Amino acid sequence: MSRAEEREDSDCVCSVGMKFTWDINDPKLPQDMKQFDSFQEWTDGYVRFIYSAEDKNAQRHLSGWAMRNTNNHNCQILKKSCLGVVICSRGCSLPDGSRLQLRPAICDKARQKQQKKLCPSCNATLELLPCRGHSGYPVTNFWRVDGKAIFFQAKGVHDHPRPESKSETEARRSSVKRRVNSPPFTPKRRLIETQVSYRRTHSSVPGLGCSCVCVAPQALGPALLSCVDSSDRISFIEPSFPQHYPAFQSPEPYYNPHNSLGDVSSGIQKPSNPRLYMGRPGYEFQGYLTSPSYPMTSDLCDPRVAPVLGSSSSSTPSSGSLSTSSSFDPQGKPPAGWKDLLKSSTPYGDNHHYYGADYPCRYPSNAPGSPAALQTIITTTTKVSPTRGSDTLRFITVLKSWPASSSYSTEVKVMEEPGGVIKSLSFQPEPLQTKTERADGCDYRYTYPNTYRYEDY
DNA sequence: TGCTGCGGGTACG
DNA sequence: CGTACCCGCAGCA
Repeated sequence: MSRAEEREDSDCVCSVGMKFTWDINDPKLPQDMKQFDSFQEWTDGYVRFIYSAEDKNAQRHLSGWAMRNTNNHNCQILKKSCLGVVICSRGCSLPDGSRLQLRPAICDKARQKQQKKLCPSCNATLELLPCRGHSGYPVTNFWRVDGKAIFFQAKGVHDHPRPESKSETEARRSSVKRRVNSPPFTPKRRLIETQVSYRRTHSSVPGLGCSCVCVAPQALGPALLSCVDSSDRISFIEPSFPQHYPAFQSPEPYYNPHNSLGDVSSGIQKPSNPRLYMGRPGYEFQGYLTSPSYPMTSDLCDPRVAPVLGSSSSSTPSSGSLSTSSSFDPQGKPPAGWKDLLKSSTPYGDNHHYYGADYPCRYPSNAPGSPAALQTIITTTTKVSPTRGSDTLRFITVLKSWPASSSYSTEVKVMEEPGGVIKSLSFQPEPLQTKTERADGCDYRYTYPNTYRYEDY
């Protein structure tokens, strides 16, 4: 291992997979891996990971996202594409303020049946919000086994809320079965609420998905699960988009095999979950953003970051049309439909208008009287320099604004793709918290290196 | 019953 | 040719 690689080892932002320049289609992939990424359940963005062939989750090609098999006529490479998320067509808020975000059934027939069901909260129809995060097409994941490693590559940025994780869906199913023979209310309720709070807090944590912050949930997850029957967990999850910002891995029982194996190194998960977000056009910019003088960890003090921040604050568009992200497609050739999406302020002429002007109707604010739940996403893509061939180094700036009533997350992502290091940086105002949220006693200062009050904006 | 992977096939650019 | 997507099938839980 070279000196440079050794140095990279200390960089918790960089995953093993991203240290190497490879593509899933390469005839020869990196060999003799001495180190593997720990499994990432919620990958997002153009990322690569290299898992150990022993990793059960990698072997199963698991993902938190609902990924279905896609035939790419290549038996070496398993390709999966994202199905999106099933939501209430009214976007109603559930009693606890969350929104229904079901995991689409993988099987086509099962999914059709699923969509015929009604929202458990308001009896409205359910709707499948498809994923269009990869140049208008669903995000795709590629899996390839090679030697002692399982190579994972993801293309696209999920442009929809997270569905339930697979284990959550399974747990709910078994729960529904069991409820037939058991009373509807159990004393577990309080613990359930505690866990929901946990999810709410941490699913809002922005993309410092690094490692340094992953100790707590791993310690916490099993502890919680030991007292909360996972099958009784709430079936609906995080209010809409704040879910995009979990730094933590879900404490799903299947999720962290390393822990149970006593893998010390996994206590601090190496890879981050670098994500970028491509906003669908049509947002009304609320103009909250400035360049805060947030502290940065050394890992995040990448000189490349600063200009991005500067540009982000100066790239405030005056209209609702934020179509500056047209070059997301690695090939630079979005399909015609996508071009239309970029031009249109109502990108989804069909029923996919959740991100359009009527978004607040679909996703009403959780707090009565608060501003409509407008989101703002600005994406700027700056071509800096080619890294190899036609690959380009891209700086992506993504800003999101949220009403004060919800978790406000702002992220600045720096992405080098497809061959390089991904760095991500994020900051957010102090999220709303309940007293139970940090009852685990974990110190999240490392999780929230940059805490801002909403007024600061 | 649903998940998963495979593979034949079509459509499109 | 690459990509997306549809379909059916088989194995499995």
